[in-house]
Amino acid sequence: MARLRRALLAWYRRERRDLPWRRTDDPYRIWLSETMLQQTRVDTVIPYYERFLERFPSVDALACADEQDVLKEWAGLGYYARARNLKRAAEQIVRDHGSRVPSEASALEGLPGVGRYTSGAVRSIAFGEHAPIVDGNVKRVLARLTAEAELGDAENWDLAEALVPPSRPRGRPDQFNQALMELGATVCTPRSPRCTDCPVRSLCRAAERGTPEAFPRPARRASPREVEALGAIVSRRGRLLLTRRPSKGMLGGLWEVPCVGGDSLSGLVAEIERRTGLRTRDPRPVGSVRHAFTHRALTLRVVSLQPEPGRLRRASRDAARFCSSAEVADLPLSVLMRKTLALAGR
DNA sequence: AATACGGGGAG
DNA sequence: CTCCCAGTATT
Repeated sequence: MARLRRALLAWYRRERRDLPWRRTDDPYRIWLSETMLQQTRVDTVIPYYERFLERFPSVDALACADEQDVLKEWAGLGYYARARNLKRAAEQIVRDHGSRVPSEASALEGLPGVGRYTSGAVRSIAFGEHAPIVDGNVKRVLARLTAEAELGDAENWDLAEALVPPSRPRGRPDQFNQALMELGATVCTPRSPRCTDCPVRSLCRAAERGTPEAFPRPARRASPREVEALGAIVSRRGRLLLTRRPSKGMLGGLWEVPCVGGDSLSGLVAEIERRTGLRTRDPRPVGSVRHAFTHRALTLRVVSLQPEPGRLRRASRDAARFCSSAEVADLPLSVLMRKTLALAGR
């Protein structure tokens, strides 16, 4: 175990990538990076991380922000509950922890969107505490080191706990945890691991057997279900009708052209009237958009509709409005909706 | 224990 | 195309 720590730390000191969140010790920035990195690759995160911090440089700035503005910075990154939780957590930190990101596991895990992984990452990386972390990379590295096809959650966490060094300044749990993940991300990859470059190859049971890729046993997942939806381009004097999705559920809080599941035009027209009070007519086909979600494959058929004269219901302004192109650019939109607007020539 | 929740990059 | 990523919340 001491050999593993030493070899991994030496390798990490040499080979680690220069990433923005490795140039700071600000717990807020570490926390933000860990949240953005949940189920999201490093290269995808970097530009979002930089822009987000420019806009919301501190816990206080985030706590004071408008949720729509936070979602706007998050738009395109996915898993939007992360952004809504981050904003709520910032408010909680201001209220309950004097605007300082807490370092106790119980306080961290009491924040929305912070689970065992993020808690451990913030505690070890930002505060130098002896806290284990288990993410997808760590699971894979541990499965290979032990040549166990299937380690349970408890076993993974126990192993990670046993490996992580004591807290700073005696040990470097921050460097060690990042090294474990870095190894999984750059060397001990899911397919075609580069064992010849691995600093702990001599300690790896899977490499010894010559079949590192067999660990862990690949999980079989259901293929995405095909779903259909119908959306409407409704414009008036160059302004486009957009509606806001409910804050719970998929793409929560983001804006979209009015949509219904299924393929019913009358259903779409009824939905628009229900949401906005607006009657529409004269449907014309615009085209269709394909978009793949993790467990759905969506085909969105798009039609244009002409609005009859009349105002939007005033009460619905937060949930539906006619937007100029400048206003559209200022709203949080999913990638699906960007594709849809591109199709409609917006 | 299973499932929902985005998007994108690698092979 | 398939796989899966610095996971969390909900059921």
